[in-house]
Amino acid sequence: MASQYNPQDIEEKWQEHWESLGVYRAHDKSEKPKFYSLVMFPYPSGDLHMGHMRVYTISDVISRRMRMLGYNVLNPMGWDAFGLPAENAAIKHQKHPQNWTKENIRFMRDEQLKKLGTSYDWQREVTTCDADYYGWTQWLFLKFYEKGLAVRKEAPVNWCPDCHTVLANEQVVDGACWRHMETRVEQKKMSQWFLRITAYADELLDDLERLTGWPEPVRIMQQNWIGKSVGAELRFTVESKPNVQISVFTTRPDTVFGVSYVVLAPENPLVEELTTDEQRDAVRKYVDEAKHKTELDRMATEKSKTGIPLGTHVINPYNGDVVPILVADYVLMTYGTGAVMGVPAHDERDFQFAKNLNLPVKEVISPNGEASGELEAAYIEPGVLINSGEFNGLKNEDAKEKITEWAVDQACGSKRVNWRLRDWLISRQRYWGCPIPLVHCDACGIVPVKEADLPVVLPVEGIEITGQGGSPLTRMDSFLNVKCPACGKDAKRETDTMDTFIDSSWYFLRYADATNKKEAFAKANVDYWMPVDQYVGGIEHAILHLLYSRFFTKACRDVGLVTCDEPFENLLSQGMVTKFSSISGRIEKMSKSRGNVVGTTDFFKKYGADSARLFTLFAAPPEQELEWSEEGAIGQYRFLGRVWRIVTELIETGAVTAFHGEVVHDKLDESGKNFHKLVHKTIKAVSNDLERGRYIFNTAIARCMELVNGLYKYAQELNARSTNGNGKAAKSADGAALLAPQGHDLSTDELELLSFAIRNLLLLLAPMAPHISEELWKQAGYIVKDNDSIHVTAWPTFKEELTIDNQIELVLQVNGKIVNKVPAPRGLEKKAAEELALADDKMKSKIEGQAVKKVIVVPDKLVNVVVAPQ
RNA sequence: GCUUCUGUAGCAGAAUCGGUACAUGCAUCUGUUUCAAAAACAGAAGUCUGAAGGUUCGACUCCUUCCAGAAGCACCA
Repeated sequence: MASQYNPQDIEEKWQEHWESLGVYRAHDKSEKPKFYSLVMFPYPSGDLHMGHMRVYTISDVISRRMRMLGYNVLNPMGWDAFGLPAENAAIKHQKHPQNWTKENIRFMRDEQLKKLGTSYDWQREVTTCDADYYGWTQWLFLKFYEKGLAVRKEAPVNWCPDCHTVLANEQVVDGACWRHMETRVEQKKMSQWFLRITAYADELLDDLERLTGWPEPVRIMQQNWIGKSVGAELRFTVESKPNVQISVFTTRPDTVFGVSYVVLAPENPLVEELTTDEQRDAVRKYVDEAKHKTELDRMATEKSKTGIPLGTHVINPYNGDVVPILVADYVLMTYGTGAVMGVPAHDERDFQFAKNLNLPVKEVISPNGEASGELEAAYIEPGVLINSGEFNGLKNEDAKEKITEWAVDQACGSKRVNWRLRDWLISRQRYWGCPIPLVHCDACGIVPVKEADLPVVLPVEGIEITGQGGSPLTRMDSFLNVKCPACGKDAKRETDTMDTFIDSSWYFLRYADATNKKEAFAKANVDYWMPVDQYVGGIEHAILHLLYSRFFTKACRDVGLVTCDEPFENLLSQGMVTKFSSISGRIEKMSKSRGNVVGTTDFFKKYGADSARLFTLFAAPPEQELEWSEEGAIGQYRFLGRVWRIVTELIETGAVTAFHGEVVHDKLDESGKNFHKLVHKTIKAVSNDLERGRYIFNTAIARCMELVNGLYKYAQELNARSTNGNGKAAKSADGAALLAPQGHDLSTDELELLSFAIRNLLLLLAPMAPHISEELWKQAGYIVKDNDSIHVTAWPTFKEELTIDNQIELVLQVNGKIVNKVPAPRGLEKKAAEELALADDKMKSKIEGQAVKKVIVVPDKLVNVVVAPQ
């Protein structure tokens, strides 16, 4: 009797074998076409759960299949190893961040990712907290610095009191820290390092259109994030101080005749200057209150917009109107010019504000060219200009252009494009990050560290991490004190480290040449592998990581390091894994804090990695959410058990052997022919489902299940026949009933068919369930040389003619309603199909006494007879 | 508030172009096997596609409105 399916007996054995053979190594030179398969590398937090495994499984299946299709596949893995959790863990467990990180990496690599059966080229493993990686991060920073892309600016920054550090705008979510949703971000003014991502704003926006292999929502999110708005900057002269002007940015210059006030942001320096003595106290009080409001509070006031007049006025250069200046906190200092013109008639916010403060509303755009009298709400639709002097009668879209031109002529304004995207603030007052390779010298100012002196090593010994009082680097003299690279005098190192998003903005380039000691990467290698052909990762990185990586790639291109414009050709955003949480009583994302995690170790021991992989792929399409279910996962274990049983029994009875030839279709009997066709149909369907960019794993697996069901049926049919039709199944040596027929009872053609079916079934399953398919591949006798493996065997092909049925079921409809289904030969001509339909008895009775108005024939599908009563 | 996505058997999910509504798994039921149960094997049942309109010979599929759920954005001038 064949053995039971026991994944523990086979999985680790094969994992070690593949590693020793180097099956998954990528080659920097090859005759084969290249395929760069990338999955977002993890932060080594310590323990992956089944929810995390989904993304690695998806990416692994893609890699394995492309390898079988004959591609030279690069499928690397590494660790996004700098970051705050390591410091927090250090404080909590009295462990150095480095040790904590390294231990986590070891566990996640050896006990989790490897045991999942992944096919990574571990020789290219990259760890961002290793000096041989971050030294090159520093080198890239210096290249950007030389190009003027890294700059130091005094800027109001977002400060998280919990992290004790500055955050990028991208890391502020609803006015709170992205790591501490309960912690409000404070505004501070500090001198900080920025990367000038805005220099690439146009290109980052325009190239989104070329990224057709990306999910539409991700492209839209990036587009919104970049936020290009085209308009004009207009200057209003202050009535009482003719040498002072207020600049406003507007996307609606066409409404300038409707301006009834101008508003400054509370932080705008002009506020103090333009406030009259009578208004001073009230204005100061208001500004003071606004400063203490967080952005959250400011948003909460959305419904009741507040503001205070400064007491001074500006002159509208277009019509000479004298309108008041106000300060209001709905205007942001950080966008545009920190001042706006108020046009209540044609802007919803301005309308609310004007109603609140009893300011006049002046209509200048009208749908039909006539004034509408009192407006109930702001009119923001297109229309024709009224009350606008020489511009009256123009369509407002045309007026935008004309009015801006007028401003240019009169030297009171210009065309302007504004971006929502800001420069990327990268300074972090943290220890566990990549040191910024610069030196502050009293004589020379800021001096870059010499290339030869890189890396600036992050000290590991003698560091005390308390989480208090900023980075420990600021208290470490041996790190701090350095000679100026320019003049040689005493100087101080920069103690800020870089945002960890920098580490992950170029790791995909390093993979192309991961062990290079002389360069960040050889250009030839990067040009060979880039761009990434298929990137897989979570939707949570739709903006930050992907935008930064795109920026880095373009900047590297301009430094001359790479050739490609875009790093990721195709992107798959997998959905999250959810499970019922007894804490919240709801189905939620799998996470430790929600208490709904399923660990990998226990599951792998009980059911094996192949079952975990299969369930993950099967339960939902990759982009959709997936609810983890123990029963469902066991179902996959059961399926693999069925595969194991039938294949091992067929081998045992001698019905299946290694077979490399083709089956002679015409020599098979009816059920043999049908089964042979099923094999070809399955190859076609699975190939189609796993096609580049389609990746519909759930249906691919369903097809394999169908094939296995068909195999059971066919095997038992043969078995019943071989026992002379007495209905009693053959018994194996230990007396258990066998499903499989005895090999000596079968014809050569039937033996070949069974062998052919098994060969293809295993090949189709190989990318998804790599261990069991390799084991059975071996048992069937396909592994002859030690370095044979199903995973380097060519993906199967099919014969198109064997995927087509000659007999089809023709559907007969009357007025679109089904009346009968009749068998018909494939390829029947329209005329013949029509005749067949009209001759059918059920059809006849349905259309009796009615006039046939039209007959619609869909070849090989249906005939629809349209009738009407006479 | 705005934008996008999703809604198909008890559950998850199939259904390339508009052309037979449901492949596959879970759960359920029946039978075989068993002293019995489990497992295994064999078989069965189930819906009219969130709602209402429209286009069409024909709509899960396209259009409109509404309902429900999820995600993103949210004073960006």
